Amino acid sequence: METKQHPLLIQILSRGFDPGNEFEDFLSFWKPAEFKKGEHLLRQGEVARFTVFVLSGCLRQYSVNENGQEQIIYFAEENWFAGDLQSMRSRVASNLNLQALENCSVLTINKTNAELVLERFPWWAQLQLAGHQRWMAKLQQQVGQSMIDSAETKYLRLLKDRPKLLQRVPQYQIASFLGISPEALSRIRKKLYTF
Amino acid sequence: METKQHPLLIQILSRGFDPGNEFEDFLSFWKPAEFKKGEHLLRQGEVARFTVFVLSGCLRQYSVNENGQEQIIYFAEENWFAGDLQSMRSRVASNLNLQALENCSVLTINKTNAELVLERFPWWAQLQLAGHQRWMAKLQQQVGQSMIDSAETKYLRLLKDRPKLLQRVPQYQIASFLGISPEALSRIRKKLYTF
DNA sequence: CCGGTTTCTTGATCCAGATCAACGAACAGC
DNA sequence: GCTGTTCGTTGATCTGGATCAAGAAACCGG
Repeated sequence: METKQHPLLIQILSRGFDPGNEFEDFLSFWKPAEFKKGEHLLRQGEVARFTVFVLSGCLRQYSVNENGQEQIIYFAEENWFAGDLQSMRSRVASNLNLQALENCSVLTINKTNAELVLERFPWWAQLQLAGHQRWMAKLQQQVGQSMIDSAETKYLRLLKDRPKLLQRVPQYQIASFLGISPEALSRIRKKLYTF
Repeated sequence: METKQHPLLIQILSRGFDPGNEFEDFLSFWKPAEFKKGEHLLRQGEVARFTVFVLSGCLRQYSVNENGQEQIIYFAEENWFAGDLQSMRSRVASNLNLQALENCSVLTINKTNAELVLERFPWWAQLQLAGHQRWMAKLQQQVGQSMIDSAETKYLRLLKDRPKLLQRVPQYQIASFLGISPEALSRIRKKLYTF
């Protein structure tokens, strides 16, 4: 892959940070990996051994509560990061599952290298910090919205925010992500598309 | 206040980081401030000018959606940090409100100083990073639980996690935090305490 | 191209919790 | 200590969405 247009570099630049000529060096800390549809990158109870940057494919992150109900927390598509940083960093058991929904090609980075790049590349530490802040803000918003908004509102918001996601992920998984039943989602769509 | 037992120092140590003899220097970047019950530290639409560490009192962070409904997102009691880092850092309008629920005594830090201490005190940068990771994990869990769990389950969890909070905050605010109506909360408590 | 599995739709029923309304209880300010 | 206001309880009613059940469609692998 031509370094100049590597997806990870594009992502870094688009967030307003510039690795200058260090990108190739930086990239050497990441290891490519492939996962087949259905494979797990991480299971609840394990310690996360790496986090990933998605080159192609789609992952779902979900957890299973005491009653055995699955709850999808988010979908990572191309150019998203995914994993359990907390678990990887502190070597504690994760309570997340990370599964490939399609055949996936990713870059992985382990604990050692993650710590090295943080020290070695200040622009990366900055990007990480900014990314966390953005993500925390988004999560907080989501907490509020998930409690207040109706199922329909949540669906419409998702449709607006991530229209492509709805094309590639089965409907019952979208329902789980929205925190509603598949039947409810089916009815919402029927209602929306018949008027 | 005797530096050795400053609440902020205690908090830092309890998270496994050691400022050594730098704490006094570090502390000089924070400015004490007082807020009266009901006062706002930050309003939706403003750019956050500082973030805070709570010495005494209790704050609520909430947002108001398009329909004018208030949603409490969290309560910051003693030894909690609060504020909108994203807004402060990027100088963008916040969509959070931060209000004193009691007379509060806090330490504030502004953008400039926040950036300085990050550069100057590596242990602080580490603590910040770890804190963010922990907080993101907690928020993700909360997103999942808020969608799946019944009102009663959520109340019991809060009762277990933050028993003292329920003593000091009016019930209708707890209800808002849990995403249920005050009436519903009243009924849940009645049911729990009559059996 | 066929039989099996997985996903989506539709209908019927049920219930947690919202909403509306009205009344006690606690509390703050004078 | 009285009085207005904010807060909590209780009752009655309504509804969004869950759950259960059973077809219909789509999507395989051989």
